[in-house]
Amino acid sequence: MSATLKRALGLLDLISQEPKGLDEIAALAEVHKTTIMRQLHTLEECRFVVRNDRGQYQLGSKLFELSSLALDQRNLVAVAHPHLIALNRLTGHTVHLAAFEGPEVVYIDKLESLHSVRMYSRIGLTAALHATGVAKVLLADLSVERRRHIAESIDYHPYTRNTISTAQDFLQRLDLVAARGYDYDDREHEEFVHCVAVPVREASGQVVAAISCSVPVVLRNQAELLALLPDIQNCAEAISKDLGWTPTERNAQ
Amino acid sequence: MSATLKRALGLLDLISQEPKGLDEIAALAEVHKTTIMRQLHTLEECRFVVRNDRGQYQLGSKLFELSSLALDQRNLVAVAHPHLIALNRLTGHTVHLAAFEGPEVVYIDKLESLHSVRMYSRIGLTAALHATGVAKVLLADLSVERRRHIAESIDYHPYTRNTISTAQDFLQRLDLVAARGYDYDDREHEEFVHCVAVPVREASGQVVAAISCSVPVVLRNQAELLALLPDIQNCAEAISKDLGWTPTERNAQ
DNA sequence: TCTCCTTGTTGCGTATATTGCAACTAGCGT
DNA sequence: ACGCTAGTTGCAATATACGCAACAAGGAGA
Repeated sequence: MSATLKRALGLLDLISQEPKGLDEIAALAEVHKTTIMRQLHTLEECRFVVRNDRGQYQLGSKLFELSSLALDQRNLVAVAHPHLIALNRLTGHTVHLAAFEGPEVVYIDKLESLHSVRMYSRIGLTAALHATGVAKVLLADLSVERRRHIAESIDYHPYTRNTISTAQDFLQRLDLVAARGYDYDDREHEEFVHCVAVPVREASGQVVAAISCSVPVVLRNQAELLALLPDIQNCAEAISKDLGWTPTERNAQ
Repeated sequence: MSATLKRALGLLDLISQEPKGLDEIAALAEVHKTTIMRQLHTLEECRFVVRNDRGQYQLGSKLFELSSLALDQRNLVAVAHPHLIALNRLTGHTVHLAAFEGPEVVYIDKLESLHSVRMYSRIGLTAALHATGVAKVLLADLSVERRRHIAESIDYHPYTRNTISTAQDFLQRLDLVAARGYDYDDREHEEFVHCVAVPVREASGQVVAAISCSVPVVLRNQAELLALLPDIQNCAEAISKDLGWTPTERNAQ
């Protein structure tokens, strides 16, 4: 494979947190600065990076352009977005939309809480499979064999005290999610945030995405959060309907 | 420079309009599909592209991630966004934020019209220098020499019957914009849309961005659009203040 | 003003990594 | 079963990216 390309793309990650100068980037990448310079020049030419007023390299506007186009390519986002806005206004809380992206689960849309509390998550980031409601909802729709296979390959990083830590617990949870049609994530990813996630289906009935509503525990207790479940499910059903799903078709597996 | 990298990045443009298969991409890029395949695999590994359910390659979720981070890196967007929301709600019309990105002018934020009418523009796209209000506002702040130099290098593509078509007219317009502090763009870019653009200044008083409000002529005539000017200027001043500009400092040029 | 030090840029030989070919596999529809 | 499309691998040739070392351009400080 293309090692050069891979390293060049990695440069974008290096400057993604904060703008950096040539030498600093070269040091981090552990390659000669000449090489880095030439790649950065190419990236700059293609507008993937720009030099700011201090001469540092930072992410460029081409990324906005491509990101915007990428969103258009998954009509899922376009279809879901207005419904997510409605849910966000209705509940006032952080709303996520996530879907499979190859073997990973990725946030593809997010609406911030109307309260000042903000969560650390962003569109494009991958969601931890064992520690997020959306991932569990998506995985719960897979066959038993694939669930097991995935469960055994997960690194059960303990984000909080409540994070699921074994494949056995994980599979048990997926069964529960599949049975009741939603996941209640009780501070498994962030110490002070719990969340409810439900599936979104396409025409065939297959789960293609998940939406979740995340709330700091100080704002709502478990009962109060679960009281939002009907609203969240209505939202997911509205999206599913827009994707061609008809509610009468029951989930056949 | 890195020709390989450049070509690989070009692949993203090829699939940016719609997902494509390997052969199609190879044909467009005019290189052997083996090469394309290996580069696409690397891009896929880095999540810059994904294969959709039909096996076609399309833009990947890494772009969302980087785009989101890129926005964070320009605090201009973060600072301006809430004000733009307010202006968007106040007027109901499409609002753009644009800034220099090297030699080009790029849209870095956009709020859609609350009416069903939508404009063809997107975050990340470059704005035509001679045919958009934001570009003229930004250019009007440059020195006379640089304006002239730029004016002579422009390809005066005639988007509409009203598009400025000569360097002379263009420079004259920039003088007008500089003198009155805003640009009125009368269907110069799209046949049925006119717009008003005003500058945003940073602490030093230099123009660092421009905001514009675009309206279909059927919704508002010239007088009605210009009636929005105070609101738009208030918005721009609010952003400028947040950037550290103090209105008393007059624009020294 | 001079010097030092940081930061970015260029020329060039070498060696590696990318390229293109050709042959092969896999899946699909007729 | 057959051909057709779409993607994958091995390999040799050579184009290309790499690192070095030396050079330019500011800025800081004395």
